[in-house]
Order: sequence, then C-alpha cells, then structure tokens
Amino acid sequence: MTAEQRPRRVTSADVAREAGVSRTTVSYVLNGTPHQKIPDATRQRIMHAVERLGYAPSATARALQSGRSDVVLCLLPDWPIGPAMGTLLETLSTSLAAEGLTLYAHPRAAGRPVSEVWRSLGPAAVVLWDELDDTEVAAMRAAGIAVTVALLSPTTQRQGELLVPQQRTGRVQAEHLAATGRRLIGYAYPEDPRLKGFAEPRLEGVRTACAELGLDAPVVRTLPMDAEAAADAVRAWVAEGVTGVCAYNDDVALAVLAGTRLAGVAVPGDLAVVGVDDIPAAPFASPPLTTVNAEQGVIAQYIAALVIRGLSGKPAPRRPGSDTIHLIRRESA
Amino acid sequence: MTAEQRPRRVTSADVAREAGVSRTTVSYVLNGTPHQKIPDATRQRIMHAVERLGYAPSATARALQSGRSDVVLCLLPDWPIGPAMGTLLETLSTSLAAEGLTLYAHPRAAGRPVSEVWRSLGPAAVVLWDELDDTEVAAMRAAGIAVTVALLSPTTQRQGELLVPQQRTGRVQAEHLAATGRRLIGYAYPEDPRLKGFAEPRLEGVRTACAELGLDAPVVRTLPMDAEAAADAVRAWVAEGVTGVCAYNDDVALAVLAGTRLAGVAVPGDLAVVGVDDIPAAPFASPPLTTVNAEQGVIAQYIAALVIRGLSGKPAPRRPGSDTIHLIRRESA
DNA sequence: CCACCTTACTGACACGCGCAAGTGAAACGC
DNA sequence: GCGTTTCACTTGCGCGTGTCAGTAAGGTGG
Repeated sequence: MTAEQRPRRVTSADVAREAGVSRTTVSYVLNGTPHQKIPDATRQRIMHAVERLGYAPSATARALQSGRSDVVLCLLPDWPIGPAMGTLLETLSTSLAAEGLTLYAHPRAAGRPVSEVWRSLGPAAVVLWDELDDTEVAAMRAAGIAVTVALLSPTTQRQGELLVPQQRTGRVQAEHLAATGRRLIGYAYPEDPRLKGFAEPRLEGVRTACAELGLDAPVVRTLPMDAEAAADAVRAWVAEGVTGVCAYNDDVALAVLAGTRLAGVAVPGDLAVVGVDDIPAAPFASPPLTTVNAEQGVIAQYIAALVIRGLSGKPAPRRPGSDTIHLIRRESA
Repeated sequence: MTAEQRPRRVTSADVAREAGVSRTTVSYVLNGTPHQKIPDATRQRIMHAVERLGYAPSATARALQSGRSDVVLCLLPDWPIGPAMGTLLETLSTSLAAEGLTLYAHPRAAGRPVSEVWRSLGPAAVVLWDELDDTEVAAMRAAGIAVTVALLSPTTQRQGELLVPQQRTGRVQAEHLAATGRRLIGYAYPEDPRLKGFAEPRLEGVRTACAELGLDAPVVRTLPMDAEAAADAVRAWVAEGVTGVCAYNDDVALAVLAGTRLAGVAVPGDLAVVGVDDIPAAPFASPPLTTVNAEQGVIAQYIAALVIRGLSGKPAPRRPGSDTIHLIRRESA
C-alpha cells in the first residue's frame, strides 16, 4: 500500500541490466533477428533473465514502433447474437490467427459513438455489419486503419465491402416451397426493428424468387414472439390461401410452428414452414424444422481473405460461390 | 501505387504545423487540459486544422504514454456461444463504457496460446471463464495487467475471481421439480465435452439440492443431440421411475422433449422437464418449456463493478444476491 | 606492422503522445 | 522605473520498442 503503488512494468531494459548486456542485444535475441551472431552463452544468459524477471514485451510499444498492429476489430451489430454469429467469429478468428492477426469483437455499448471504439484500439482492419458513412470511413483511413470490410451494405459496393448472401437465403427458401408445389407463400417478418437490415434483403430474395417462378408476391406479416399472436397470423395466412411460409430465421419459424399447433393447422400438409440458421433447437421442433443454412465457415474464410489481401495491398479475392447456402430438409416443408 | 505506398498517418505534429503552433498547444486544446489559457482564436485555428487534415489521435501512442489502456479483454470460452452470452457481453460492454472502459471479446482461435492474445492487446483487465494457472496470472501481472476476473473456477477463490452461480441454477431446477411432487429426478448431461466446466457445477447443484430435500441422487444420462437417442434415454429414465428431468440447458431440454414425443411419454404428466437459459425457442416448444434463467444484466454489472474496483485498487464489492436466478414457469414442469 | 574482415556487441534515433517546466512579452502594483 | 504576476505559449523529456549505423576486440593475410 505504501511502497509500491503500481508494481512497475518489467521492461526489456530490466532484462538487459540483469543479463549485463545492452537493450539492443536483448531485442535481437528475443526477436531472432537474422544476420546477427550472438553466442549461445549470452543468449542463455538473457533467456534466464527473462525467465527470472517474468518479462513480457509491451504490445503497445511494439505497435507504436512498428506502425502496424496485427489487430482486427469486429464491431458486432446491436441485434441479439445467436450461435450462427458465434461460429462465424470463431472461424474468422482462427483464419486470421493463421496469418498472425488477432481478432477482437466489440459488443456495441448503448449510446457510444463507434469512432470512440476503434480509436481506443487502433486496429489494422475493421469488420462490421452495418453500413457506414463516408466521413467515418475517411476518419478511419486517417487513423491508419487500412481495410474496412462492411457486410450487408445494400447501397454502394465500396472498396472491400461484401454483401453476405442474404438474398440467396430467401431465394433458396422460396424455391424449395415452390418445388414442393406451394403456389402462394407467406413471409414471417421479425418483430425486432433492429433486425430490419438483415430481414429486408432476405425478404427481397423471396420476392424476386417468387417473381421469377411466376408466383404471386409473398404475403408479408410481422410476427410477434408470442404463440397466440402467431396463431392469429397463421389463421390469416391460411384464410388467404397461403400454403407455405418463409420465416426470417429459425426462432421466428418456431413461433410460426407454435401458432400452427394452436390454430390446428397441419404442418406441412396445410402449411409448410422454412426457417434460416439451423439452430440447435431446429431438429427437435415438432415437426422437425426444415431450414436454410449458410456455411459460416466459408463466409468467415472469405472475410479473412478479404482482410489479409487488403492489408497486403492486393486486390480482393472473388466472392464465394453460391454453394455456401444449403437447404436442410426435415419435416416441416 | 508509386508515390505514396502507405498514406502516412496524420499526427498531431501535422496539425501543429498547419495551425502554426507547437504540438503541445494542440495537445492542450484537444484534451482540454485545465489551468491552461488558450484564446479562442488559436483554439479555432487548431480545430480547423484538425478538421482539414482529418486528424485522429493514435490510441497506441496514447496508451504507451499514459501507461494505462482503458481496454478490458474478455476471453470467450471455446464452447458454442448462445444468446445468453450475447446479452451478457452487451450489458458488460455498456457498464464498462460508463466508466470510460472499452470491452473487447476474443473468440478463441483453435490452437493458439492465450498468452499471445492478451499480449497483442495489452489490456488493463482480463475477464475469462476458464480457470487459469498461477504462472499465467504472474505473467499477466508482469505485463501490466492489473485485474483478472475469472469466472467459474471450481477450486480456489483467487483475487477477484467470481463463481457465476451455476450451482444455484441446478438447485432451482431441482427444487421446482421436488415442489411439484417429483421424487426421483434425472439429469440430462450435454454431449459436448467442452461444456463440462459449466455442466459439472450445475449438476452439483442438483445433487446437493436432492440430498438436502431427502431425495435419491439424480440419475445422470449424457444426451446425444439426436431425437432417437433422446427417446431411448427418456424410456430408460421412465423405466427407472424418474418423473422429472433437469436439463443442462434449453437445447438439451428440447432434445429431451423431442425424445418424449417419440417415446410416447406425456409431459409433464409422466415426465417433467426443466431447462436453463430461456432461449427464444423455449416458449414455442411443445409443451412450452419451463426453464431457469440467470439475469445476465445483474451478473454483467457485477463483473463490471469487480473490474472497476480492481482497477482503482479498491476491494471487491460483495456478490450479488441469490435473486439473480429465476424460474420461468411454463407447461413442461 | 598495417590493412582488412569477422564477431559481438552498443549508441542513438524514431514511433506519437502527454505533461512538467520554462520563457518571453505584456499587464499590473506601488 | 522596477519587481511581480498573468498570459500564451514552447522546449524537452519519457513511455518501451525495433533497428540502422557504428565500434572495439580479435583474427588473418601480406
């Protein structure tokens, strides 16, 4: 409490003093600098000192000196993150780690400007889900951030931006329903307004698929996360002649399923239901939920490639093929 | 491609030159250093220069100079992260942000030592879920990390470690089943070996609750994520006289529910089922799933308090009360 | 004996920033 | 007219690291 308020950091200078050499020599030994003849005797003396003092180099100073920071920041969206996002982050982290990059995710704090966040970290690249405005991008560039990968930007396709194939998921849902003979399909839109950015392109995919297949436009209905309300929606759909429903995701699909049970509607006989994500609960629904799944691994690796190429100044790789989206056929459709 | 390979960072020196003042004056203006009289004329000259050049201070240099980094690192566990973890991170991020701290989560990359991760960031504090060994803690201290909050460490209660009330969730599950007249209860253990650290204390809570209530020890059964296998487990439980099952979490509980459907066992009549987490799918199960929910918000705020107190050198606040765990009663138990 | 090379190091700078201490000029008190 | 205070700044140091450019000691060739 009195003597040592802060335990003072162990620096490479401490190691040098302990080993009786200069700081430079310590640096050479620890970094294995080539073309530098250091005899094993001193080498071991230094390693011992490192061990004894418990020295760990300062990431901060390293980053400052080298100018680059091997840190990739992922700004998480503010909508609830599920298992799909989890595995995506995991794969992304691993892919980047293979290249010596470290991924950090920031769960957005309520009422805090994004600029403050990336400023306090000084990353080499930023991955995010929302669209961001030009001034923000310019500010990042000025702060030394080389690459920004923005997913899900409906408007312009800027440098290094990627549209995660949301439309495709909608398309696959609709095509499956059409293939099983459904002529009029409904869309179960999520209640949470924060999900709009994701829901809109998926719905768009369903719309265009319907148009191409010569079907009527989908009947969109916002679905409250409540079984009774879902039952009302189901009844309304059936009354309108809807025979198949694409849900925004599996959670919404499960709500629809609960609604069919209350409304006494047979699935898939009277109404087929398709979800998105293949959450762990999907196979255990009654009936087991047919769903569309994007291979998070492939997407993550593509994002990683985008970041790595961007950092080395090379052009972006081409987008992954359409085989990243799979239909998982169970019994609900 | 030829002239400016790297766009060279805009520094405060550039701003100073542009505004015709010294770098220090720029620093004073930007940081609003007190007891420093700067006339509005120069102040605005500087702000204009900042604007024009698009200057953003380097987080790295700031951290190096100030010695502290206002960054809190959360090392995510390697088991699949669900919505519960998501909301916890979100609340934690917000709570820390109120104190000027920024939270970053690192999804663990396969086959990468943890030490490399916190080293590349140099955080002020680390929050993690596993237990960590003494040498690792010592290494962190040497690297200047002030606080480490480890959750879920079954053995020793080290400085600033916290046991998220896992046992309590198990206890609440068991007590509810006992209160509804179940005399012999089963425990549905998760298949994924990575979940052991979480599952064991929950099971322990069930065990002690059974013992205290004068019931037989719970019948533990590992539940594969497969409906047929789950049905086998359900049949076996029923044959043994088990009338209530505590599941590790809602996903497992939903598997049990699917098993009961296949096995023709009535829920909750023949077998009651209680989950943990209250995932979005829980209310839509058939029957709607009774589950136990930890208030992630309260836990997150406690962790945040722990970190903040730790950084300011004050002692840890006392643990949150037992009211963070709630039973959400639906129809499955 | 000196030129020359290798070995094993070290000195000093730069990275971008915050801040303690100083400095010249103007204003003020008596 | 001179000492003192206030104003509006600036000079300079240090944070911990990587690395270029030396440099003294020792060996080799002629």
